[in-house]
Amino acid sequence: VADRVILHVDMDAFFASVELLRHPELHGRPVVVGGGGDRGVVAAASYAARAFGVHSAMSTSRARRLCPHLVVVPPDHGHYSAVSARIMALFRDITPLVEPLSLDEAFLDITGTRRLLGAPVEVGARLREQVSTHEGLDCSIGIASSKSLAKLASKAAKPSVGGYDSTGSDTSGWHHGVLVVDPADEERFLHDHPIGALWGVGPVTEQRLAALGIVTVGDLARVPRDALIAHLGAGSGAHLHDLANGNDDRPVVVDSQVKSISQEETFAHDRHALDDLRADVVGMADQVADRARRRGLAGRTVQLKVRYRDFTTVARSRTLDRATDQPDVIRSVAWDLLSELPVERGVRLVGVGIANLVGGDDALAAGGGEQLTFDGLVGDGRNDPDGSARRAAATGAVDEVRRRFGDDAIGSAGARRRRGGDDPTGDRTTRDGSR
DNA sequence: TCTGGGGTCCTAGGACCC
DNA sequence: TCTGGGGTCCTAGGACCC
Repeated sequence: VADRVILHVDMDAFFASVELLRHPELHGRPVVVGGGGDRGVVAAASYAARAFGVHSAMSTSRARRLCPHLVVVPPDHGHYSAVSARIMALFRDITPLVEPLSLDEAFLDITGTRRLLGAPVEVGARLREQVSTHEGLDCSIGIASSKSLAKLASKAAKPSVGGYDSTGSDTSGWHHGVLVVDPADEERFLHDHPIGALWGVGPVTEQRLAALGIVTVGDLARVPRDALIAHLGAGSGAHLHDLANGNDDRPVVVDSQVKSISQEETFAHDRHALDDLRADVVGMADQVADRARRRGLAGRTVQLKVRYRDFTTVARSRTLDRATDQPDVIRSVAWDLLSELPVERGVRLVGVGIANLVGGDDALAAGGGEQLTFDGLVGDGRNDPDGSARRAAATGAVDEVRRRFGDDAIGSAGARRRRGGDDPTGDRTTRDGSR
């Protein structure tokens, strides 16, 4: 773990930049991607829009007030996914150790690449060049000895509204859009940041710590571990103490499994009756089922989320005997859960999801370790830019397991997996915990 | 600051089992 | 009959991220 070299890439204004590529006529104009209605928010803002003070997570209506000529483009997730897949493939040309964090961010472990690719700053510069040449997009890169430091560094390498920041002046390896934090400078680089800059410190924790007089990461590093645990709980207290002291061993994880699939919608106008929600719940359940099946996944827990007019949010869930990817099952469980909630209070948002997923790699395991093979390479960003071949492969594998072992194979495999192989029948009642 | 949509992770309490 | 501690699973809520 010693002396790792971790690179964090973060695309600049990703959604907005992708839209500008598709709509060259918008170049130079203030553009945001996001919901256009009364209740929409900004998902990404172009740099021209940021000059007006517009930023992501801001309501579109406020953004319009700040910038009257704002162009609001509705999001096209499918397109961004396809572009993202191609970019991730470029990253994998550098190293197979790539961990995507979202469509526009990834960690790369480039520890072993020095001999082949040169100094880290060269790797970063080349990566920027590749992304620019192949996709016409800019990104910012931070390189350091851990994930959290690399992430701080990529943020410091970001262009500001007026041009590139010069935050690199007190660190070595500053290169246009690439910031390498020299191990000798890491402590000062880290301790100078406000605590809110740490990955995992949001407004609540920031306030809580500010009340104790803790403002910078340096302040945080000086707080005794036990005191921090007493204030923030065992998990986050210890974690933040480690981060503030530059201890971050978290590895770059290449194949992380999806944990849940959900779909939610904020209504343009609040709903007050169950009947007015039926069509939406059915539609969301069907979409969740569809997305699960495309990926060869099924879920044992059905989740329902409701946000009321006053913004209070409740979640209800029910775990079934067996994993399902059936739209009618998800539908009826979600409806059941919703029926027990007081919708007459005024419902602003409803969400439906599944969790406790089985399938995908588990489906292959359920088939006694047998795997299906495919001609050619499936899942490479070049020959499979939108991931459809990979999905087809996953779905095909699950279908094949079903065909060979019956419809129950997927669900009971999940039950076996969770309980360590002691109950191949998988029959159990879970509604109220009785057996 | 009148607050989207998709996620992940953590905590805490209760049921249940051994 | 009373007491108990550890482990796992489930549910609900909340912080946080992009």
